[in-house]
Amino acid sequence: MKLPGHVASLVTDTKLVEERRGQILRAAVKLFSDKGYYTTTISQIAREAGVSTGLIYQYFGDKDDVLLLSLKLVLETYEKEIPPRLEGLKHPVERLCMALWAYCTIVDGLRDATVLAYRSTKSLRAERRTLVKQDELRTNRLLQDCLRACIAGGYMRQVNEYLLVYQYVNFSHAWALKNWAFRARFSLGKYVSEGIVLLVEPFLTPKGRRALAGMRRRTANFTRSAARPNPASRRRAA
Amino acid sequence: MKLPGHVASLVTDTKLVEERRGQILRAAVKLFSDKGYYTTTISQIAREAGVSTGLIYQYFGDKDDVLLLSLKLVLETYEKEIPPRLEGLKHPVERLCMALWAYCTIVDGLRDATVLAYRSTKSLRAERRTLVKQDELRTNRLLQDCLRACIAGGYMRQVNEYLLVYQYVNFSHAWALKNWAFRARFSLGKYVSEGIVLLVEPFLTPKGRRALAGMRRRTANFTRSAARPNPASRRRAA
Amino acid sequence: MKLPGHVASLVTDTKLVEERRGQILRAAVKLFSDKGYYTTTISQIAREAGVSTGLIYQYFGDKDDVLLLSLKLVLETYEKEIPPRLEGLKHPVERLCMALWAYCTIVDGLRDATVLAYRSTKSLRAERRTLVKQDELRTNRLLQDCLRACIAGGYMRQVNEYLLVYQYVNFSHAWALKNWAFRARFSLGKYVSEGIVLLVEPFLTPKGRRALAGMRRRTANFTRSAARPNPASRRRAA
Amino acid sequence: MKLPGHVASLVTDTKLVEERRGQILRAAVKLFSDKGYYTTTISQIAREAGVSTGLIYQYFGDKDDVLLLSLKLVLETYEKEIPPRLEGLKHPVERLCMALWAYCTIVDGLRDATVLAYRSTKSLRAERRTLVKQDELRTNRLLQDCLRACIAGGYMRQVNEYLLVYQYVNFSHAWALKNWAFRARFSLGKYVSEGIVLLVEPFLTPKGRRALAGMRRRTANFTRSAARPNPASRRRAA
DNA sequence: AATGAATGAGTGTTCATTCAT
DNA sequence: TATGAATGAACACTCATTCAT
Repeated sequence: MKLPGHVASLVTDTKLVEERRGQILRAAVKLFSDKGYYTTTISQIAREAGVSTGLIYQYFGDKDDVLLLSLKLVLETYEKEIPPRLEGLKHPVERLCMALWAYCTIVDGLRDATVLAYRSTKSLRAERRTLVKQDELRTNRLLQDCLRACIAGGYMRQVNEYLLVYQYVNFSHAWALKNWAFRARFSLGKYVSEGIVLLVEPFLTPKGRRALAGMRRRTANFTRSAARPNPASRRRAA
Repeated sequence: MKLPGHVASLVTDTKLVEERRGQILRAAVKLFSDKGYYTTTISQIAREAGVSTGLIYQYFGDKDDVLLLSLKLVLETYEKEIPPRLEGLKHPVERLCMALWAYCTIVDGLRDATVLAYRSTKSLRAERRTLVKQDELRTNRLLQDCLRACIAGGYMRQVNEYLLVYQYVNFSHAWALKNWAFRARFSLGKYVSEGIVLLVEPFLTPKGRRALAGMRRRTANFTRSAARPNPASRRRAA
Repeated sequence: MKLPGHVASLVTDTKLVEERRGQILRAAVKLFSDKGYYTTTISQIAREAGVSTGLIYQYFGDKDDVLLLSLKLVLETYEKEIPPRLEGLKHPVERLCMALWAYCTIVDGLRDATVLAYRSTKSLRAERRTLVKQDELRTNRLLQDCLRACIAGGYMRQVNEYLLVYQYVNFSHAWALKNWAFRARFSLGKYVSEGIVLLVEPFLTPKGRRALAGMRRRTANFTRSAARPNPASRRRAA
Repeated sequence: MKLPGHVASLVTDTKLVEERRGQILRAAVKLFSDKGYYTTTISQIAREAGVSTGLIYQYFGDKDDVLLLSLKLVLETYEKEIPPRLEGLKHPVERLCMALWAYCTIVDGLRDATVLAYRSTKSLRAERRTLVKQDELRTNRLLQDCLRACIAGGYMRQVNEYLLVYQYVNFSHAWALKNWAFRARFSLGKYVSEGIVLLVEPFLTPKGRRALAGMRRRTANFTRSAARPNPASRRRAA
């Protein structure tokens, strides 16, 4: 019987299982992202992964399994890659901004895969959809913690945390989903810095604003690039 | 030959064409929304619409056509239903808030169809995807006009209009996309009023804030319900 | 849902359904008989029947359905063709012998299909196997009635009817199953007449034996042919 | 090249070959009997036998080989187990009855395997089918010898030996093939004793009948149980 | 204009068989 | 000898599309 979240493999050697699954999933994520779940065939995945079709069924129960694990791979990337990017950062405002920047960067690296997650979650059987949603919620929590620390530290006024976190998440995802529209107008750095202007700055207390200003002076990347392109905000920053 | 945006029909009687297409598209939107594009078959659509499979091919070139027009149907609903809801409203702040409320209401009525639009746009052939994106942009413009009027009237400070409009759009869509998460925490009214707190209020000038306060006093629905949960705004409203 | 014994068709026109199913089943019986169930492919059946593979699935749920109805077709042939062969015959002994002769004749005409029934019943899902067994029992009853009449009329002594009927059935089937061995030694007529010597004659009362003798004098076919080829029995008959 | 009847093994150590083949064939007979040839996979056989799939191909040429030898294993069981059961018995009538009883007993122990032999012989390639038939004929000869001895000794009148032997064989096989029907009505012992009433007794000479009666008096098993259920024969026996 | 029977290319999946270790 | 991972041909089944009526 298939247990949700646990996908059985017919192969016993653990090391090999890990390797082959990775190999196949990388191919699957790529193809699913490019062409969608239903228009990607198992034999295309096999070709892309450099294995035979039969082999895929030694490592995955069925095509649905491949999708499930592909989505989990993407969602776990979010979850795993944000924390290291926050390491060493102490100031809550800085951590929040960096978390947003990190999230967007990761999305940028997985643009197609992010779109895939939006498109294809519903293609899973209901029971497995839940698993994917849980992964998503865990990522949200990372941002939520940053936001809370800002409020608790008095850097940000009281807001509807829950909803604001979702704005951050959507903002990050939007870089992938609406990339066709944004690409022409923003660099990723500018996109994020403008996002901070809209979704972080307004809720900062004076103390919080000072922290953000300090940060902008020190960092050359996303916070600064935000200052330039838009003349209005450049003046404000001065 | 198939022209983008123009889907040929083999039937000439214009009235009938309109009627039959509507009949088929309603069925298609329902089924596509429920089960997705690829898992819905032409014969299911035919059954749902009460016609034969052959007939569908007299009004649509192929299955892709049915999807294209289904998506257009949904996106045009957004575009058509917002303006009447703004009719009679003069004040820019009021119009902006109402536009957001209207958009969310419409999304709420077309929840599954909105998810469909997210999932399935990529299933279209590239050329036709563009058509759908244009429809989306036209809807965005409605919101953008409201936002601009606020800024032009001095009710809102300078912001990155373009990006803020996208926040409004995403916010509205999120009601459908993340409904599984929001449903348990917000009524639609509360969702919108909290959205105004996060995405409109922070950018208002004092003059704009006065307008919003007045509006909240007068209207019983979404703006008011917003006032309660957050203690800060409750005090302001008093 | 699939009801046992009733196999749904997607096609509504009753006349056509009958015709197409017959066409496909004739091909299926032939191929299944020749090569067995598992080694016959749907596309071979389609080719043999002169239709496309897809069409088969408009008239049968799956390959198993085709087998079920193939077997029923064969078993129903037994059931339907024996009674007309008994029509007009009054004497119980005559009816019994004729029933055996009829059964063997029919088996001879469906030799491969009879083998099929033996081989493939177990390939059916358990639930459907029962249906096939019921068909078999109905045929047995035809023989049983003949046997009973013989006993009731005092033409045959008391015997274990139930088991003797099975000897008759097995004897008839054996003509198909062991045809590779019998073919070289017996004509069908001789096979049956010898069968009567072994499985009918010994249980007849003197009155019954007189009836059989009369019959042998009158009929040129199976009863007589029995008498000739074997010199020993010819003498006995004299 | 594959020689009929001789199945090559890649392994040379004769002792080991014997052992491994036995191990694999026991697993194969079990699974083939349960689920049939085509629905049993090599890897199931390997698992059941506790070996790897690769190993099977070191002792058998292909899956067909495994079937051939499985069938031979079953048929040889018949051939080998009957003679020891006749040992020490001198009287021809007794030997005949005992052979029938032995055959049925063996069939009873190999019920599923007997069904397998019926179902699957045709799954073999034609040349190999012949081999299996020869095995069958050798078993028949055992019964035929018993029958001949009865006739030669004047215990049985002239009959069509060849055909009567086939009745005996079919009767024995039927215990497996129609077990679903017989199980509810007969014990094995009763089945055999009734079989003797139908297929042996009628052909006995007075001298033969006396022998049978004596036997019935002496033996507690199958011959006696036959005497009871049918009142007519009970009286005769007295 | 409308039907729905017919088509057949295309897909997921299985499994006998091979072969490097 | 023995293993079991890897292969890929083959098959059941689906469904968009066509077309005779």
